[in-house]
Amino acid sequence: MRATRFLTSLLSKIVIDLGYPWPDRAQLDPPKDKQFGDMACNVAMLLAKDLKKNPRQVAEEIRAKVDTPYVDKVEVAGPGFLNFFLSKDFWQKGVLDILTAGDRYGDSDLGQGRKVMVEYVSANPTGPLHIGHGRGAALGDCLARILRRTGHEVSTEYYINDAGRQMMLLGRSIWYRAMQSLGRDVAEPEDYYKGEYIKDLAGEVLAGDIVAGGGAALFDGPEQAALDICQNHGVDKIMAGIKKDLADFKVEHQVWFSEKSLVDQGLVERTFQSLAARDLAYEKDGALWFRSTNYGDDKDRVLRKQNGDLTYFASDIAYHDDKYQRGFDLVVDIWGADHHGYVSRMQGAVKALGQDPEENFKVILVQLVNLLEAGEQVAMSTRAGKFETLADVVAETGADAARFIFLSRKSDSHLDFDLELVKKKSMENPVYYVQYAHARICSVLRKAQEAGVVTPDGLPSSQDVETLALLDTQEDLDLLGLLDQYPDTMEAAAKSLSPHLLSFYLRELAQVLHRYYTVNPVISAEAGLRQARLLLLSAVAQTVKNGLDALGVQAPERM
RNA sequence: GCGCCCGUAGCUCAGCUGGAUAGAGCGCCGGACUACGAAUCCGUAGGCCGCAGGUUCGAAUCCUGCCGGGCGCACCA
Repeated sequence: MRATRFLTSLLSKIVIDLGYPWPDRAQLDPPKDKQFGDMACNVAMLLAKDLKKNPRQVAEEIRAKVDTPYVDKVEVAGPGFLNFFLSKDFWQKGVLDILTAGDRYGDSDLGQGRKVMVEYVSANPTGPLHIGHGRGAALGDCLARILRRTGHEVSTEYYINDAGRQMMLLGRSIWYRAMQSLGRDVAEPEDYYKGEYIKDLAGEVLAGDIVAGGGAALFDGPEQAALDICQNHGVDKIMAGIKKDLADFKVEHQVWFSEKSLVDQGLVERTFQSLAARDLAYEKDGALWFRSTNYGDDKDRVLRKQNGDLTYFASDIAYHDDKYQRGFDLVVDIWGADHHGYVSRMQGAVKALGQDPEENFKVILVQLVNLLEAGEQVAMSTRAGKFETLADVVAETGADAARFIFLSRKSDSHLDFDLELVKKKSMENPVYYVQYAHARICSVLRKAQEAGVVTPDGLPSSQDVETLALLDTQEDLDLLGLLDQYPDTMEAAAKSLSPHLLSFYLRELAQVLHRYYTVNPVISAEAGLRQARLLLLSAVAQTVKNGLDALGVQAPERM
């Protein structure tokens, strides 16, 4: 970060002084091959294209102007890259920056207070969360953490679909099971939830003292009353379960937004009127339609059905209207990939609400999770498997391991979740690899303390800082360079809404640390060097801790 | 049929606002503990980046067309 920022400001000044513009696409990257220096820049090639000049010649012009003690050498290489070799003390200073920033190392003001809402999970309260919801949960929670750390004002929300047909079906399903267990002869409902938990809910309604208004007698009275009580009990109980499952998974939602409340407050009607006023909604065949063909959809979509019921789409538009009314600059929705057909429709709706779907709206589709056990596929929907639910998976693997796996793939690729592997506490499991790096450093610091060595705690003294100059081996510089990239990674993750970048970064940092550890003795080193290495290790531990925290994963001090 | 996503090492996947010789983990094989934690480290092998064109100084990355896999195409949510 310091390297990126330092060189960007240095170069942009030079380029502008030369009378050239600084292209947006200009990049400063650490090259994969060390022979190309610490940082490489492509600006000369970009300028050459527009200027119709030789890229190497442009690079040479820029190179001649670089004059700073932090740059040992600049080379023009290949088709016109500028390769920078930074001085050792530039990197060494990074340790001080990290220890000074502490828990806030890597944070930035990238978002400049932009208000962002992340809506995620939002599963219908018709049954317990399954493993697929877990992936969306981990992703949304992590995204919120990343965005907060990068200067966004974030609110997280769960949209509860507690109105409409699915809820009636839930009530009907419970009612049916209750009637069955009373030995009443009733026809099987057309479409109903068949899970075992429905029978449990029915049992609770029948056991009169558990549910207000419940009891066997309820089913002798008017059917509608019984259905209502079944439905209400089902929703309450299932939502309570969902909240508990998410809490156990360390996933937080700040707001639980009820669809029913939206309808009750007349917000859906208000949105209808607003759309109709602009001829974006119209009546036809006894239904109310949204003119989604205006926005590239194949056909217009129904908002209010012939029978007067609202469609899911209708309340969803109103919900998004409400989100923007509440002042969010960016609305992020995390959906299961099976809803992808819905994206363009919703983008159209967002546009109809007067927003820019490119700027203010972002849908992240998370692909389905393949649940495996020791390489064997576990059929989730059919079999009433032991690990079908999120709660079971978390109980079995722990929240940290499950979260790390979910966050270690980009969201639009399929994810194999192998229970055996996630349970394993070995190097096959990347979570422990990263956590171990942290625990190991903590252990060294403890050992040093026991040996009477003054360990870094808070800000290093100026004398400590001078010892940093002793960090000059290749392993030292590898570690220093990687630490410097952490804030860049955080920003990249925020910009592209891609938490997996952090997982990969942490894996690599842990790897470089472990390697460092085996070849560089710390406690037994000579006093000055020992101090310098303790400072370096503290900086690594701090960075690992911050990164894991952004993922919502613990950084244990021993394991 | 139309639309979206995905095809990169044996397996699981990074890299995709175009950048230099394509990366990692696991697995395989071979090494390292009387050394701050071996939940670790070091090394070897392993690739027409699905195929074919195009765009240009440069393509795994962008465009087009195919092939293969997944998922959608309701007055369900």
